[in-house]
This record gives sequence, C-alpha cells and structure tokens, in this order.
Amino acid sequence: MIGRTVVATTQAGVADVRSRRREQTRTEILEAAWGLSARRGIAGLSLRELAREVGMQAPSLYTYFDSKAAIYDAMFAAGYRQLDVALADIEPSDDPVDAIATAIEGFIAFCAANVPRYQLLFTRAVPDWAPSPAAYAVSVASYERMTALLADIGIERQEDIDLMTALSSGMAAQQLANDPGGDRWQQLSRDAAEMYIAHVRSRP
Amino acid sequence: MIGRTVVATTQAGVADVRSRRREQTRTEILEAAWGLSARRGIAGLSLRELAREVGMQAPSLYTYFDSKAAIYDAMFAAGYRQLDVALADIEPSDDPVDAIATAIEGFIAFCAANVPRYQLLFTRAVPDWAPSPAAYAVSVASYERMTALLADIGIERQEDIDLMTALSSGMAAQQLANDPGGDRWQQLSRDAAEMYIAHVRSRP
DNA sequence: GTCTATACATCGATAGAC
DNA sequence: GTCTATCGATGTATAGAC
Repeated sequence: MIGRTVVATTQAGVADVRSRRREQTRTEILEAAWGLSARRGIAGLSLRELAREVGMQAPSLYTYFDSKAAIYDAMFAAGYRQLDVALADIEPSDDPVDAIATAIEGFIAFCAANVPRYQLLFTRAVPDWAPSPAAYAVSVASYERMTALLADIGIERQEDIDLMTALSSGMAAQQLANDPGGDRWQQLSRDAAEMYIAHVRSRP
Repeated sequence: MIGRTVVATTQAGVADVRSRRREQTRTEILEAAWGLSARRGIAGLSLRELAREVGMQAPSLYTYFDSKAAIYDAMFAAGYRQLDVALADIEPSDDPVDAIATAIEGFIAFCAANVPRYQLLFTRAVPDWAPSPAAYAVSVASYERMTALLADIGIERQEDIDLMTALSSGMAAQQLANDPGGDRWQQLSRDAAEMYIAHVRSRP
C-alpha cells in the first residue's frame, strides 16, 4: 500500500513537472512571438523564424500549439489579461476627471508599450484570422470590467460608454500612427477627460 | 513638309492614345485591387489573384507597376484623393457643431464605405510597407486641407486639431471593429461634435 | 518531445520567346 | 505588351525515425 502510494505520488509529481515545463515553454514561445511581431508586424509572424528564436525546428512548435491560429489566439487572450492588469493598476480617484484622465493615459501607454499587441487586440491586421470564441470571451470579460469602472463614477448610458471607447482608441491610434515613441496625444489625456466629463454631466 | 507634319501629328496621336490606354489599365488594376482587398484584407492582396481578376498573367502587371509596393503606393495616394473629394462634398455650415458633426459623420461613412482603404490609409496593416515620400506628400496635403476647414470655424490650436483627429479616427475605428455595417457610432456624431465644440469654446 | 525530411501551396519577381 | 517558364524563398503542416 505504501509502495503504491509512493509510486502514485511520484507519477503525479513527474506529470506535474512535465506540465509545468510545457506551460513554461508555451510562455517562452509566446514571448518570442511578441518580439518577432515587433520587428515584422503582427501579420508578418513566421513559424520558421519563431521556432529558430526559441531554438527549435518549426515542426516542434506543433507540440505546443495546434496551429498558427492557436498561437494568435493565445497571444490575443494573454494580451487582454495584460490589459486587465494594467487597468487594475490604475489608482481609483473620487474625481471623475482624474479617473478618466488616468484611464486614457494608461490605455495609451498600454498600446504604445507593445504595438503588435495593440494591432492584434484592436485592429483586424491579421488576414484570415479572427479570435476563437474562447479567446473572444476573454475580451468581453475585459470590456465588462471597464464598464464596471465607468459605472463606479456614474457613467452607465451606452452612448457615454461608446463615446469613451471611441475617444480612448482614437487617442491611442493617433499616438501610435503619428507620433510613435512620443507623447503628443498622451499628454492630451487630461484635456480629453475634461472634455468628456463635462459632456457627460451636461446630459438632460 | 506637309507629309512630315502629318506623320508627326499622327505619331503624337498614337502616343496619346497609348498613354490614355495605359492609364486606363492602371486604374482598372487599382480598382480590382480594392475589390480583392475587401475579401482578403489589405495585407492579403496577391499579385497572381489580382492579375487573374483583370485578365492578365501576373508578370504583365509589372508593365504597369514596378512592384507590389508601387501598387500599394498608388492605392494610398488615390485613397487620400478620394478623401479630399469626400471632405469637399461636405456642405459648409455657419454653426460649428453642424460643421463638425457633418465632418465626423462623413469621415465614418468614408471609412465604412471601403474598409481596406481605411486600413491602408490610417493603420499600419501592411507588413514591410510604408508610403513612399511622394505618396506621403499627398496625405500631408490632405491633412492641411482638413486643418484649413477647422481654421474656418476658428479652431487653430494644435491641441484642438489633435483632439479632433483622435475623436474622428476613434469613432471610425469603433464603428468598423465593433459594429460593421451598422451605425452605432455614426449616430453619435452630433453628440461627439457637441462635446468637442463645447470643450474648445471653454478654453481660457 | 524533438528531430530530419518533405509535402504542397503560394508568394514576389525575373528571363526570354513571341 | 503579353506570354510561358522558372527562380528562390516562404508559408503551414504532416510523416516517421530516434
């Protein structure tokens, strides 16, 4: 009985180690994928190059991901989880203008920190790929956490939420496209927040 | 003498016809390119498929364009010229809110009317391609015409212009990404314009 | 689990006949 | 100006040895 228990424990332990190694390798592959995408654009990601980057041959990648689409899917979900972390990091404020200004500034910083991630999450830059239902669900959850934050400062009308997403995404898009590496739009975050809050408050 | 004159005229006429045919074929190729991009995305454009679409073999395209990049370049410049036409079509208004609302709505409609054109002009969706200096100059001219329109209604500060481009591009981006074919953000154009004008007027 | 080898398609672009 | 033929490379994916 003792022997069987020991054996079972050992097998579980080995499986556990293997599972952890596997997950670690998957993470390593994804990080290399972000790095390559930064050079070639998110749509220019190549499996041969990706394999070379992590010291494998291309076919070995299929041990960890079913397809290239599965890699994009994992990147997409990871990107949204990172967005959640970034949004959670924003210190709450009683002042709505403060809260919105910090949120917009944080969002621009998030997008600027990793351009291919921005492309993957918020544009349709990858031909012939769309997030799987599972990956899409992660993005929906993220959106709902964002609307919860807005609700905290009394913003709940759909039009106001839509205006907020448009403003944020537009600020980020302009920053990345027309002043990459700079802060021309980022420094307008408070300006934009004042504009937005004044408008929301003026509702009938 | 008469003979020589006639011959010269005839040769000029032939050259003229050839030049016009050539330009016509170039236009036909570009239009087919927009059509294909609508199916595969702007980054998914293929020369073989494009050639098939216009009834040629792929190498024949090189008679009309030096490279695939040259095709993207021509599309980029043509797209900005179309944007100018769309903006010129906007009826001027003495009411700033009217003017801005119409401009935003028109811009969203322009982007929604041709998604690959939006991708090519306003995102970096094509890997390993950027507009040539000549094509980029066309976009700068277009931007300057836009700022001239804003100046007409008293908006001249760079921050206000930057806020306007962010708002417009964000509204269009959200419309295309999250409600393609609908009008969820387009119908917020007046709302956005009121927000923007109220803010600009509140400047110290 | 990783490798070599390879299948099979497609890509942009060029050479040279007609 | 258009064609056929082809180059060299890349793409994703699979088979089978070790």
